[in-house]
Amino acid sequence: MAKTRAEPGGTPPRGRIDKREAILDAAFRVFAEQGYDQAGVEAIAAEAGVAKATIYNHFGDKESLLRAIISDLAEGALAEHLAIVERLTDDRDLRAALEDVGYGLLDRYFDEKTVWFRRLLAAEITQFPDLLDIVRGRTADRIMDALANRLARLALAGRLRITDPVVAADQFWALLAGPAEVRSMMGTRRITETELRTVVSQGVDTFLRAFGPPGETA
Amino acid sequence: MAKTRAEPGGTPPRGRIDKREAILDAAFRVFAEQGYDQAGVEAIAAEAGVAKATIYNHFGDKESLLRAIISDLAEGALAEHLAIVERLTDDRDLRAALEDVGYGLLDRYFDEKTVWFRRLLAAEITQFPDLLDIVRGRTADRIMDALANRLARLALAGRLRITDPVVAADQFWALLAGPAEVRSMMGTRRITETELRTVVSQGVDTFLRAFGPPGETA
DNA sequence: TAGCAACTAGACTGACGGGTCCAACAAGCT
DNA sequence: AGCTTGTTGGACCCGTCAGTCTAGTTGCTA
Repeated sequence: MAKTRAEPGGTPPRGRIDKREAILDAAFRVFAEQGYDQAGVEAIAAEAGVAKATIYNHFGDKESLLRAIISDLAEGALAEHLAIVERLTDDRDLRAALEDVGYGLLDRYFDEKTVWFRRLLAAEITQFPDLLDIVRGRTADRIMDALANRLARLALAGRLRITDPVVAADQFWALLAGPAEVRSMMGTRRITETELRTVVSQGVDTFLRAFGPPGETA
Repeated sequence: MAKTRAEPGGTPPRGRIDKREAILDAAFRVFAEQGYDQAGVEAIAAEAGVAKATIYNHFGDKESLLRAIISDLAEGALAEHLAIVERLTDDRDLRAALEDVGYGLLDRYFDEKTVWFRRLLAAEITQFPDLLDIVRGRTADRIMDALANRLARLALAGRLRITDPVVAADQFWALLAGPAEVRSMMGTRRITETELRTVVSQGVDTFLRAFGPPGETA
């Protein structure tokens, strides 16, 4: 928690700390590629270049380590996704803005680390139901909420014909993530940038056909 | 493999067979609720009312048992989903037909067994990548393909304004499954029938706004 | 009646892995 | 110098579990 103090001069007093970060990093990598149950704590220690006891010093047990990772990653992912949604302003070309935000979101969502994160979470949610609480309010909910806000603004400005912005946000996201998900073969296949652009373009097309201004129904 | 022969008369010679079915059933239940790694073979045997050795007689090892289950369920799910898609004919009211098929698909897709199946698959796909091969061509692909065929027929009949039926099928499904998925909290929450109906109704609305006949753009 | 094939209960082995403990070490603080 | 805190390597304990084996049982077939 306490970063062992601020920085005094050039190098922070991290003569030996940062073990915690190293462990979190390594543990995520090992969990992701082997699964929580299969991954041995010794393997994680090796990957992190750390003694096994150090892991237990920091996290108590394997389960808490998992929780720490999930919590950590959820935080980071949320921030990134929110920043992208912010780009949906009404001073831009509508289609371009939607495609920009759509592509940004999808790109993060199908980035390798995020995919591993989702898989890990899905896999262990049965065994550790409280992981949902850790994540809840920090991911999809919040992002969809922010997106709904933006869409509502656009509707008010007369640029979209939306009745319920929450539904529109859900559907906008579904039109992008759904087809992309199919192409990713349950996250086992890496999606190319070209595919992503196609999906986004087609999704925004459909979204605008349904909710776009009267003139733009192509 | 050999069903101990065909049926001679009324009851097949299943005086004591059906162990295999019982094992598959029980194993799925145990795997689903505990996860593959956590689930012990002894627990499965108990649940199935069978001796541990019998399991090894039938399936050789735990891994093969998992594969058999996945294969088995994929087969069943495919048949059910396909039957539902068949109901999308052009001699019915368009919106009603779309809602009927949409609801049917969603209902199966979020039925408890199917949810467990997806979770189990997602969880173990890393450890056993060949599970994908077992399932591939038996699920989403085939169903989306059948759906695309139906949509193409409707387009030809002048009832939908679709250019690419494959894209339309993907997006139709995405408009339903996406919002439903959000509401299911990663499959941990059971979706009510009312919610499902709402999602379907809203999804079909949007789909028709984008692809419906000119007059019907509500 | 005998024979066969699947089934059963339970003991057993061998490996693996979470978690603990300990003696030694490295660094910062006073 | 000493104290403290975090770290290290490795031995160690112990529970769990996949998979094997055996001796005996059931029920069907001939």
